[in-house]
Amino acid sequence: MSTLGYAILGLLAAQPQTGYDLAKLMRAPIGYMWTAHHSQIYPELARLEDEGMVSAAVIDGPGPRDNKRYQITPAGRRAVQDWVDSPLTEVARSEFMLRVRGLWLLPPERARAFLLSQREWYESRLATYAMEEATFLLEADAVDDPTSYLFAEYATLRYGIMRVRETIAWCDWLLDRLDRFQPIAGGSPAATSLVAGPHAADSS
Amino acid sequence: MSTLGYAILGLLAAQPQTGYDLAKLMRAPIGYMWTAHHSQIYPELARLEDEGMVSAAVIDGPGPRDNKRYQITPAGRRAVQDWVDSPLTEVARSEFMLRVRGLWLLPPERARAFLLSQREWYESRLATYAMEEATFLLEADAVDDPTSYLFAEYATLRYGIMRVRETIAWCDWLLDRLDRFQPIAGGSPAATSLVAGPHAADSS
DNA sequence: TTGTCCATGTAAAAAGTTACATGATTCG
DNA sequence: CGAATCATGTAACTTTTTACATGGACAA
Repeated sequence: MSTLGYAILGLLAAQPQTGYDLAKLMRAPIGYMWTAHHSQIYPELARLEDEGMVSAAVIDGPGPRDNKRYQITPAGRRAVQDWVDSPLTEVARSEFMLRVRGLWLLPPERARAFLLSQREWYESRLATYAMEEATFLLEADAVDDPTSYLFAEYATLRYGIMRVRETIAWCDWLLDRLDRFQPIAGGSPAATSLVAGPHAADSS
Repeated sequence: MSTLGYAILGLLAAQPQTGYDLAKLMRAPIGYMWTAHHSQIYPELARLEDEGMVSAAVIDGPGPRDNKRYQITPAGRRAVQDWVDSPLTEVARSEFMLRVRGLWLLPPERARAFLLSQREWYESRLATYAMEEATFLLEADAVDDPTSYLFAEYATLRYGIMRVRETIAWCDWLLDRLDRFQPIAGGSPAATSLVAGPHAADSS
């Protein structure tokens, strides 16, 4: 079974969904930690049905084809449960950090501009998260119950918020380091000394 | 050009490498933000050579085939430079958070055990990072120069450290929430009240 | 002499992205 | 009446993973 299969089962464990619904959920909010296009979801649902992990009920709806509501089966539920806490070793993939690793190749102004644009993007993501968090606080009871899916959803949201906040702080740290460095044959020392302050307590 | 292509060019920009060397680097330390198997690297190097991004020099070495040292070309250098600060929108993929989203399906003890095992893994990763950081502090001068590749490498390392630290803190936060919740028909209240303390200031 | 590291490749399969295709409803 | 949303699928392509394959050097 693929990770995507488990991702789908995890969503269906909370409530029945159509393939279309799942595709939407895979954009947001689950999309902040996993994504999939509908072209990947529909075949996967068919496979999950073959394996008895989900069952489909034809419902009436628009369009040329049957509309189906998928439901998790007891076998499917057992499968996700076993997967959730099975051994995990993550493969990290951050194109952002890959870019950062190449920042030394750019003139510092360009490096600075890049970091600022990324920082801005993370700020807007933080705003999105903040709005989502507000909806959780309305259902405080369920959020506290570890057997409610809201508990788990809220936990991932908090992770996202923390992650974004820290990334912004890291951008600031790096921007500061970028500004701090002055080539020995520096241009106008007066311009910097006005705002200088104590250059002291630096790295580590 | 693929992301992997740029990842390779980024490494070659610092110094010439063999395919084997690149494969090693793609495990650690770059492996903490991007990975690739040698079976992906060798064909990619051939493609980069076709496109004039790298040039290969046959060197003598063991084994049945030619050993080649790859070097970045001026065209290759321009290509990475342009890529580094080109617009970026990351696709998030965290299997860990996908698992967390399914934690509500498990009995709390199992959820707890899972979080603890992950926490432990992140602790060991933190130890690895700490050792790597020590090697940077020996070359303090280059680390401060934004045009040195050590500057960029150190920046990504700091990001990794920050990320892991926060993840550990988040695990603690969630473990605490998990422990805090008591089903109404609770078993032995005396056992918990001994260590209780103020249950007050909770979520948000 | 058995195992690990050096060193480079190919093949096959799985996963993910982008593009093509169909057609109803609903809103401006 | 055109555009967006609902709704489901297939095809082609790219990227990533896993497995197969070869053979020298060197250390336990």
